[in-house]
Amino acid sequence: MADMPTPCLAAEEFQRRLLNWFDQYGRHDLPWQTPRSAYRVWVSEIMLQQTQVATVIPYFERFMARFPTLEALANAPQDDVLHLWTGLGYYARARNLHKAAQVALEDHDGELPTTSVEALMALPGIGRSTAGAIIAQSSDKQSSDKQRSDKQIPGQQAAILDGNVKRSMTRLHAVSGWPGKPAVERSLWALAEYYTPDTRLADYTQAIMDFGATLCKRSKPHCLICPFNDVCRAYAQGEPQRFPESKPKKTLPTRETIMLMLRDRQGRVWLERRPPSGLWGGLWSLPQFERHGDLNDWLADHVVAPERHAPLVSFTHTFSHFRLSITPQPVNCDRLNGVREDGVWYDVNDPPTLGLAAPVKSLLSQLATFTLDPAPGPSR
DNA sequence: AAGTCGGGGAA
DNA sequence: TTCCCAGACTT
Repeated sequence: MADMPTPCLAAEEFQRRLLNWFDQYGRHDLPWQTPRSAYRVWVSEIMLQQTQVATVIPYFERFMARFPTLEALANAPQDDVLHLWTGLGYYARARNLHKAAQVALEDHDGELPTTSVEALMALPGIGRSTAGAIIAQSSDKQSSDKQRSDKQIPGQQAAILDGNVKRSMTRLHAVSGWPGKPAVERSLWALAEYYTPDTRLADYTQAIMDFGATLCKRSKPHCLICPFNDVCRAYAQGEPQRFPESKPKKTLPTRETIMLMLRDRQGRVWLERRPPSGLWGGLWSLPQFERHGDLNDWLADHVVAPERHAPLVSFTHTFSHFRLSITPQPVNCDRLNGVREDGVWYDVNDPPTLGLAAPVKSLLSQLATFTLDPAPGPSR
């Protein structure tokens, strides 16, 4: 802990103030809190990585209805898992979650190894913070429960460092530098570890997240009613929202792609599976081409009697690190030339269970509106 | 240490 | 528009 900033309060006093605030103002009715189980906490934590609570809730409910247990998840086809992840993004989370469930079923008797942070981190998709969150939330029950769970390991301490904790800690201690930088992150971890208690661990963990999410917000923090405003160094400096420093910005490059909307006489659309890792890994997508020449070659090779229509209007899909300009190209045909195992005819009116990239899903749903036209492909 | 990996909510 | 969200993983 050599690089830990001077704490703004003694750990015990910090915990006392935070838990007192939590008992009165914390969130106690999130879907993964009742009923609480290691499996439900785990799934929620994975979904919540880089994703807002309000976005996650409907996905979480659907996921739990389809996969109520770790075993149900482990035994499901990957297409089913990605289907329920469609639109949530960061699909490696779903692939890793699925894989980790299978590992837990094989190696840990069908349960999450919540005995240690290290055991959890050995599973794909679980890093240090997510491991800490799972340990914390399955280590003891609600504060109101007087009797403790048998599985609780007394005195176990597991810290988290999510966006909420990073924001709170940088403000309370006026930590400069972007938290994504390893040196800054190290000092934030040190603070997080310092304040984390070994009693009421679940409540403390939920409390520090609720504090960041509802009081010490990114913009317009409620400093006047904050239980720490007497010791907060950012507040003392007068501009708490100046912390944390923002990520250095760089201009996003733009890539172009043509998406082939190949339809047969029944109005079905040809989809192909993406490679198992990388962008949109494991999802199904329209065939993509960088240039019209490549598209023409593909049609000549694989399609019997293609009828090209005018391209649809292009649109831009933005990723974290680049923009993708998409030009949809409708083509009608009788059938494919030969049998292909790497694709499927997607019936919009009877959609199969599989994962779709968001812009592909959007295009397919638009298609449904004029699927009965004898000569589809309105030009613009 | 920097890049990859989504999509959407909010200002 | 821009920022960033209960981050992890690869290079």
